[in-house]
Amino acid sequence: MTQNRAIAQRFALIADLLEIGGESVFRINAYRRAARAIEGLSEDVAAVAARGGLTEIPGIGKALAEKIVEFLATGTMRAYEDLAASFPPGLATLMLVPEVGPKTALLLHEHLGISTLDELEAASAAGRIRELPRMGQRTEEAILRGIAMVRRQAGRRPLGFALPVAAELVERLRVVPGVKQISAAGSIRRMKETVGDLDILVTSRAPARVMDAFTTSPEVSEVLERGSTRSSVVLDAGLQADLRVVEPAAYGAALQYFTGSKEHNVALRERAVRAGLKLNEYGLWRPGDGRGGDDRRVAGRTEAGIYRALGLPWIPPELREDQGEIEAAEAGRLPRLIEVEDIRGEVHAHTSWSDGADSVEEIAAAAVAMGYEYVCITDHSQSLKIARGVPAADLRDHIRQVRSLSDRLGIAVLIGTECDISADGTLDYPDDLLADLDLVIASVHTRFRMSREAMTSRIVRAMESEHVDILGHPTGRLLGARDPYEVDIEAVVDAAVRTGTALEINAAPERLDLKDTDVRLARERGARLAIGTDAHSCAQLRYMPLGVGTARRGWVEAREVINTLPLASLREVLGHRGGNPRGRR
DNA sequence: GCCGTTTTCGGCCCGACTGTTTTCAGTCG
Repeated sequence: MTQNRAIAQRFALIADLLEIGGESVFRINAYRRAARAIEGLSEDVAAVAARGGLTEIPGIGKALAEKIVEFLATGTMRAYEDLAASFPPGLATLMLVPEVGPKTALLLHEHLGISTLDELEAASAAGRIRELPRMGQRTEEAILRGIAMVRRQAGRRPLGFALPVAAELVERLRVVPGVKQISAAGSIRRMKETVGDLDILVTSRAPARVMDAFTTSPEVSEVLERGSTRSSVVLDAGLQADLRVVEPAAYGAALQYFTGSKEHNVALRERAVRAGLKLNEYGLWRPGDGRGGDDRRVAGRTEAGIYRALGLPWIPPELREDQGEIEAAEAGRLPRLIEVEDIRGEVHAHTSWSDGADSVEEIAAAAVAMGYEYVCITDHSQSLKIARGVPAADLRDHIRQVRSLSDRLGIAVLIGTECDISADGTLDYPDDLLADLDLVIASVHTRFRMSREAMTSRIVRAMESEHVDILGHPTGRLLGARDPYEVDIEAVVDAAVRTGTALEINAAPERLDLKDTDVRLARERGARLAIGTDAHSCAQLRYMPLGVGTARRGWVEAREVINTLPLASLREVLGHRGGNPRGRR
């Protein structure tokens, strides 16, 4: 799958360079569309090419298919190399800076020879940008701020960080006089794993008052824009927030529009055009007769009304990526997505027996408060000293303790482990001990820098153990901090299907591992899933919605997740491993 | 560069805001 990314990146870069070169926007968009299509492919592009199926991928025609074949055969792409040679390397990265688009990038390069962020920063600081045509001091200052933001991890923050900030802002604005409806929109509503800025939408008959309240909120550190229907601020938390005010008759249209994704919206507007309609943030319109007759709004008050008027059922925000959801909606084949309420228990929680903060009793009580039917204690295994891994003898004692306590905790408490997978794929406890546990999560916590082949066989070997129920955080990534280890995720998914091992969707905000696209691959292949918070305290049990959101982005239904099962069924699944999970339900 | 219940050629999504401007280009979402 690594070639998929390499090809997608080249197509995206070609698009950037063509744009700087002033090419046709339609040609540029063709490359961007193709880049996304390849990026979102759940299959190895080489395999698709081998069976001659490249042009069946939407957005890939004859010319792009040839470029893909060329790259697969030679490792290079002539069109890309030529283009890259005609511009200095790095010029396209200037476009990462807000305010700098293709025209400005070219302007900077032609007049000042700028092609890197460092050069741009130096020129801005020296006051040389303002001397250029159509540039001024304000733009120069904005560029300097933009460079700082790009350097600050590209400006995107983990969903788990942004969600509470957004919730607080929404609650503050909800009580402002004149606010009728309010909702967060944008990528946060789609539960995307990182969030660039917060989009908040309100309806009001007193927009100016709402704008005043927003731009003077105590958590606002800077006002970037202030218009009558749209304002932008920077929050103390370092996030940008945009507020839009619309009339109630347009609320659904605006919610749809500002929720995105951009790609989903483009596809939807194209669909509207084909139906002789026009879709914008104010509604879905039937154009007038062109002789003074006004456009007539056929939908706009609700999102569902917009979709309905386009001949579609309402599409959940998490699916809106133009990755087949519109086609599925049209065919009546949208998944019945899992909901937070479907989760019947926690399967991954740590206690003070290893590196958790709270006791078994406290975790059990917190699980009761969550409304759960069961909770499984999964502390670290003996060799993970840094996390105070539990020695085998102690774990035997914990098994006895939990089983004697269980009746008095008000909830079924299962005893398991998050067992380290050793470098050779063996497990960190003896088989007889693992056999005694209710549930075994196997995870990689050490030796991340193995070869792809070695890591894959290490993990697959662990999954082949009859004792292993769940593969924990399958790729080991930490958002913005650590890349996933090298592993053949397709081989892992296939092993999960073959062995009946569930793949974890780890809901910890810094992990979200599996990620959404891998989740979708897993469920398409028929792998069983589990959503666990990896809680290290009672409060962290509340991360569950992040995991459910990631599952929803992967098109997952409740029946595909083992901890939506009632306890008796879960025990049955845990007791009988191997074979096709779907065949047994 | 892609694509086809308007089309194998001629289309290809829509609007707000800002800055530097005397009427709009560029950027963004």
